[in-house]
Amino acid sequence: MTGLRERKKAQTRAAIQRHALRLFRKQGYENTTVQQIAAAADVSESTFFRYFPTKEDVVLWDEFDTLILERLREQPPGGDPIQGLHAALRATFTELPPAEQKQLRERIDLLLSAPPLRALLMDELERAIGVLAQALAERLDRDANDPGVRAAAGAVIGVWLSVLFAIKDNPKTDLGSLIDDALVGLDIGVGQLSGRRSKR
Amino acid sequence: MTGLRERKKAQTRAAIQRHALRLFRKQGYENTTVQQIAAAADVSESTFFRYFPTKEDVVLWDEFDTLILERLREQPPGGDPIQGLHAALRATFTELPPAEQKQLRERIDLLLSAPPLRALLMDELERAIGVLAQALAERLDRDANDPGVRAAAGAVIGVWLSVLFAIKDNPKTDLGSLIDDALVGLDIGVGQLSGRRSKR
DNA sequence: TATCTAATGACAGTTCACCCTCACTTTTCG
DNA sequence: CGAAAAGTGAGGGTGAACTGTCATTAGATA
Repeated sequence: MTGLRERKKAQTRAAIQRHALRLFRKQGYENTTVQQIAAAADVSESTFFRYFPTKEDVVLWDEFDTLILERLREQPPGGDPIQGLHAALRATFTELPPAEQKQLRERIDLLLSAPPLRALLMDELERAIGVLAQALAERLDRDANDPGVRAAAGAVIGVWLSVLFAIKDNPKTDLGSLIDDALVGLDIGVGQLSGRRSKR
Repeated sequence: MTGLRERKKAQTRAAIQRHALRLFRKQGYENTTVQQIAAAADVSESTFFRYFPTKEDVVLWDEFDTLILERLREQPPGGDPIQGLHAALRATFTELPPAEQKQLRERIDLLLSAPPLRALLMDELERAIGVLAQALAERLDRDANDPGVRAAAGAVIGVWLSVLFAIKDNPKTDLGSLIDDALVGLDIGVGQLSGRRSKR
């Protein structure tokens, strides 16, 4: 069973993170010092750095990649890739309870707001391309390091990135319709570009 | 005509940038202080900040987006979008003199190497999506802010991003073949995914 | 040449993230 | 219970990016 010690650590960690995010949201990432966070969480500055090696690490989180990937795997192979992606994204986010959707939005806004965090996002993108390439490789029975597979993964992540920017720029609109707009429009656009006739 | 003053300013600016990049390459971005750069360029630290408001700004550069975009515009409309992108990228980079190709590689490595620069790259990606969306919108006669158009632009930029990572991870291979591998493989992959038969 | 203006350097100062050490408290476990 | 181990706070310290001031120098101008 989990000892008292571990429980307390988890509590402290959560408290620091909670207060940090609250302060970031309230006054911005750059305008929030580690001191303030520590004070708000009622720990010393040293303790903050014991839990989070750097200030930006406090933003790190359970990732959605894995969720999205699961949904992607559930898509029937051989279908239209854009529609598959669309269905996967949609399933992932619409099934999210509203509270978590809101949290996700705030996290996205945050990640795009300050340079150190944008750098973090870049890391996540790189990782996501890797993970997605892995999944694609399985489905296509190709190598995960195949540049073409990685390029395909990159394309998907690029679409995702454009959705992120859209989320930032349209604070009102809900996640579902943003995804819909982007993916449906993408399908039409690609169709027009390649000379295919759009399917709807 | 340009006075002596302006010429000197341009000179100083170039000198700072040249030495900065040299030092970054030699000892890494994070291990290079503004002091060192200033000393190498034989100016005072204050002068450095007069020319470049922040340390990362010294990395900013003439962008390649515009070049790539020009090539993209030259592609025949209605063709396969992947092949069009491929041709455009290829044209842009293979026509680059070797010296500039090397410079470009180094710049890419640099941009991916340190957090503040990755943040900068993220900004460039956002801008690039915007510019590309604009170009796509013209070609498709749609709105540049259409989420679908932006998603398509995002996909292209995502492919480009995957090429950037590939460049970082394969320091040996030349730019042309990296681009070829990625784009040809992408075409095949998309074909397989969507159930189309690949074209080659 | 004489004056006006823009660019520079010297330098002191600030702010923060991050580091280190050491004494103290709290939990664990024999 | 008593010793060992883990977690914490206090506080001093560092490095480096940036800021602001002011005197000096170099270039433009009449």
